[in-house]
Amino acid sequence: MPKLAPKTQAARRDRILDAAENCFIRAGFHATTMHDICREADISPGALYTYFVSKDALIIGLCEREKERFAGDLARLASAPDFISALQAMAEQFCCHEPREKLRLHLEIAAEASRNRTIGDTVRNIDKSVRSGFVELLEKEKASGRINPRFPIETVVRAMCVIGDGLFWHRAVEADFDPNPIIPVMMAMISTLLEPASNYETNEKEGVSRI
Amino acid sequence: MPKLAPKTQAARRDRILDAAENCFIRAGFHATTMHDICREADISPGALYTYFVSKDALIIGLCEREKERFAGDLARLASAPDFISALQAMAEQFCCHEPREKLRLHLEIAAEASRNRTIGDTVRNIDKSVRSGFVELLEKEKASGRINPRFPIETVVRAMCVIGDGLFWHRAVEADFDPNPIIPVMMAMISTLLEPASNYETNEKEGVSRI
Amino acid sequence: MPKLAPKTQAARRDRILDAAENCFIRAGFHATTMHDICREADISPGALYTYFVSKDALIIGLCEREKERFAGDLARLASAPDFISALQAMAEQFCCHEPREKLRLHLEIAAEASRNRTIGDTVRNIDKSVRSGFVELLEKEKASGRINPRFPIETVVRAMCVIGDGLFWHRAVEADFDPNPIIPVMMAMISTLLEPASNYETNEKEGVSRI
Amino acid sequence: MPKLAPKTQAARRDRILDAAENCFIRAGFHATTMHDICREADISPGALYTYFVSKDALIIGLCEREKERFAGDLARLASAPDFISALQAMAEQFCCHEPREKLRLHLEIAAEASRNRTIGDTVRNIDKSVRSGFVELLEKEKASGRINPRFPIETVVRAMCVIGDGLFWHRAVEADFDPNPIIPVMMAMISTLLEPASNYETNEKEGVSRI
DNA sequence: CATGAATGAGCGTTCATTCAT
DNA sequence: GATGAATGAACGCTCATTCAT
Repeated sequence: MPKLAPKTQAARRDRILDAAENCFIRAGFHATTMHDICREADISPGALYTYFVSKDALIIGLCEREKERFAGDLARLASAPDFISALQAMAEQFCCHEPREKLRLHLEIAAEASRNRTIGDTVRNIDKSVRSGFVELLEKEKASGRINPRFPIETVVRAMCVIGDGLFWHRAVEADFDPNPIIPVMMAMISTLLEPASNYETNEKEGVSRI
Repeated sequence: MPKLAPKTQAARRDRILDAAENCFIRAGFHATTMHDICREADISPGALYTYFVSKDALIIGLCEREKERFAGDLARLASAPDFISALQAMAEQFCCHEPREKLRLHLEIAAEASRNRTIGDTVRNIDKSVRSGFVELLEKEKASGRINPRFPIETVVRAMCVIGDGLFWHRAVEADFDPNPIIPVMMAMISTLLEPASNYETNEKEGVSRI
Repeated sequence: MPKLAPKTQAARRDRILDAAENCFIRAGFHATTMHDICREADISPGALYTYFVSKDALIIGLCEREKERFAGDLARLASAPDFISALQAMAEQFCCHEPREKLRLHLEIAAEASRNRTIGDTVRNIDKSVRSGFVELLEKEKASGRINPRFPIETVVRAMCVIGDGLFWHRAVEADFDPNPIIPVMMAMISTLLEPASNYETNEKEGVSRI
Repeated sequence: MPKLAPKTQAARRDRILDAAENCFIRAGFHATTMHDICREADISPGALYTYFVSKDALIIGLCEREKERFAGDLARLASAPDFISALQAMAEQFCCHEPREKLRLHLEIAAEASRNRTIGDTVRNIDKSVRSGFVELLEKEKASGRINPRFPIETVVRAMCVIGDGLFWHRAVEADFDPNPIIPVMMAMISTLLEPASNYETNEKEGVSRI
């Protein structure tokens, strides 16, 4: 049999990843079986195993796909006219509008990453690249004088990620946790770190403290 | 064998909990079997099941033991002469000195709590009581004029917990993540929210507490 | 400790038997645990085992108690003025009014008796004594000319028991099986075998065929 | 391993059913383990579970196979020239020549059916279809004037089944119970109910069919 | 390349019974 | 005599993975 067209292969791979994501989101990583995924992807176990060598490989695939998608978000953030507003919009998107089911999976993957070497490496790698993206961005903002961070940018970015993941955690664990009242607090804290120049005065008067 | 002295019984329960904690920390909740725990605690499966009705019950037991231990920490915090320093010390204790293995378990339990009804209820209940403790504390500080929070105390406390859990997350996932550089950032942010009176002026000059 | 008064002992034994019967009737022999019985009898496992050496011994005890109770029924039947009517009344009592739950246990014990040597011996022994009782009775009836069986009495009695157990079986398996329409058929058949003299003519004209 | 030919699959299923039957007959339903059956069928537990979802499903499969086999017997009975003789032959076959081991299983299944919803439904369904077969048969016999039942046919059929199951019971419980002396009694009773026309007169003289 | 039946170690849990106290 | 904590073999069943077809 001739090799499948790369396009077909990629499509199939993606279909499996979709199926896995649906199942993991629905029932959790440990509770979904490979057969669940096969059923959802309408594929046989044997076929699945030619695309992903193990259950862990599915998580890794999922993570990497997410990473690519996030790169787009970051690019959009980079080209936004008002950085702080765009950041806030993005934060709200990620921390408030992301469905809880996805966050549960996020938390589950983090737990898995903290134990499993391979998954851990992937996740850490992605986290690192996300932070690099932010650092690069903030560095540019700083160079252009739009922000004036009072801590090393790496540290600030790390703090932002910590807050984001903490929010994920709380949303995942508490079904009825409403992040909205906290977002302004978080933004206030981040603004403190960033000291955005252009918005500084407006925020001082009406912006941040009004939030 | 007549009824065991409550003390003996509690000791046995504690030994099982220790064994479970060791196993969970070592291998994770899903990867450790009940037999592993039996071996570690040097008891038979039947004996284990007279103390804990299920594997889930072990996590719940672990959580509740942790809760009791935390109550002590909170009491100590309440009676500290310098609240902010004590808070910082406590934050450092929890976020920096807590062994990573324990944090991994913490993360894993959160992941489990986000899916499993019973564990979830326990964890949420504990989280709530932790927050209540903090709220009570901050309320007293506010009444005595030692802090002047610019957001509702409930929200501030939630933000503190979010930051704490976010730190747990990062420490759990990254073996070589050093939280030390972040702690001052976090404290700065929290100070911003709390506006501690005694530190206000000094911080004001150094700009830490300004937005 | 002095030996328990025989009365107390017998009472305790009976209480255990009651508990076992309740449990077995409620949930079946295989589904009830020794602890269920202990709970129902409000006794410890250790104590239970001084009265009955095993779970099987409980069934045996139950059977023997039932046997004694049945002896009474048989005595009443023996002294009834109209034998056939009394027989019918007894049949109705056993086959129609006995609660289905008890019949299920009866069936279950028979199944157990067909495999388990000890239980089997007990059950067969009881069955035999029941049949002996009937045979004796019919023999007397025959001697006094009140019945005129056309088959050996042993065989007739056996047929009666077969029919009775068959009725138990159907009642046990089908919750809504109504034995009432069948009872007359059964009585008609048994009358055929017994040819009761005194009732013969009346039955011929209006009795049995009218049923 | 692509889809197994339906024939192969059916054969495998049958082999498992054979194995289960052997084990159940040998040791009883509750005493045989799934591993026993796997060993007897020479397959792995996993393979067994692709054919039968549970231990209960094995009994149900056994029952349904028996039902199909019985359908054949009934067809043969329907086409017999002399109905009553054929019925007697069939009764003898079932009540006398069926090996006791099978009857024990029959009794055990009935006991199980009286407690277990799913098995109960299956057994009741089968019983019903068996009775329907007989009713249909007797209705035809009656229409052709070969029998003249004095009770509703449904009731007569039920009585026949009761007697049959009662006989199963006694054979199962008593290893040395000889059903042969009873068969004529049973046939006499059934003849009484059916009043077969052709045999009527001869029997009338011998008194067999009279009440 | 795809299929899906098969594997089999091992899971969480049970429960009749024992025996130190 | 009574207690009830403890035993531990064994249960029904699962599921990530393989490989003959």
